[in-house]
Amino acid sequence: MKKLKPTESELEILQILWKCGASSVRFVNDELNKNKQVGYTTSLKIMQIMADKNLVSRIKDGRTHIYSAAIEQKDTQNQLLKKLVDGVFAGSAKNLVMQALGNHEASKSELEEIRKFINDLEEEKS
Amino acid sequence: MKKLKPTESELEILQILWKCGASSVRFVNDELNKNKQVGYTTSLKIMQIMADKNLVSRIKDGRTHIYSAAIEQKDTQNQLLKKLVDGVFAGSAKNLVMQALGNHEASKSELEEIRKFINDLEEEKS
DNA sequence: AATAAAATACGAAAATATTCGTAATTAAAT
DNA sequence: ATTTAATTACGAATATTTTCGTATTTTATT
Repeated sequence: MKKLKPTESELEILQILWKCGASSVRFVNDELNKNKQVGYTTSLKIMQIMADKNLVSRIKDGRTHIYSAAIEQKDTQNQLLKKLVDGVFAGSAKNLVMQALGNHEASKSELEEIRKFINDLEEEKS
Repeated sequence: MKKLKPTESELEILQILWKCGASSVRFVNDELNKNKQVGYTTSLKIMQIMADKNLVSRIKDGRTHIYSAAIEQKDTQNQLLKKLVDGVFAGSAKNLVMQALGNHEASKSELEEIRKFINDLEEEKS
């Protein structure tokens, strides 16, 4: 009954459930197919496996199962973030942050937000 | 001759090569065994596969092969960072950065560094 | 030169992840 | 009620990754 770490495909499905909320296999499969081609039964199977692993829960609505994410997006983000920081950035969150920002992936207003956030953090620490 | 994305185990080995420089299988295997138990031929095999994939290069020194990382740490960091941002943070580097700072609690001096870095970036963009 | 030690090569088993065909079930439409 | 359509269940094929045993090769030791 332990919650295992999601695989790549499972993560794609979790993304959809986090973004769109509880969904049917049909809906999830349609969403997936916006990006890549994947068969209905393939999505179904993965979601069934996820239910076994307790990554999702499901309820019946008529003949259809409605799936919900059973792990928190923030928790998963943290888990993967930590893995990346430790495994690839030598344990330094600063390295990761500066690399991420250096890649011009943030707009001016986003940078502003982050700057404020950091100012607040520094405030806390003084 | 294309350079493929490293697997989990391959990444562990790259980490060692990036940190310690060109190394023998023996050395890499010893390093790996500081964290987990793994057989010599297992490490050898993975490094041979990595050579096939051109993730590493190697030269002969006597009977021993000396392996070097053939992909840049920064490039790999960026690749994985991008994957994480897109796959788990809905494409928002800002989300990732704020989450990373919120949890991994950078030190005050690190925060200061990052704040300055951001100020510079904002400067650039104005 | 014979033996021992250390390294690589090879292949295959085991574990994990992905994909999908087909059958069975359920609900809706006629 | 029968047929049709949609869904789930099941099992297997495929692919990928990890692991390691055994054989071969190479170097060092005696």
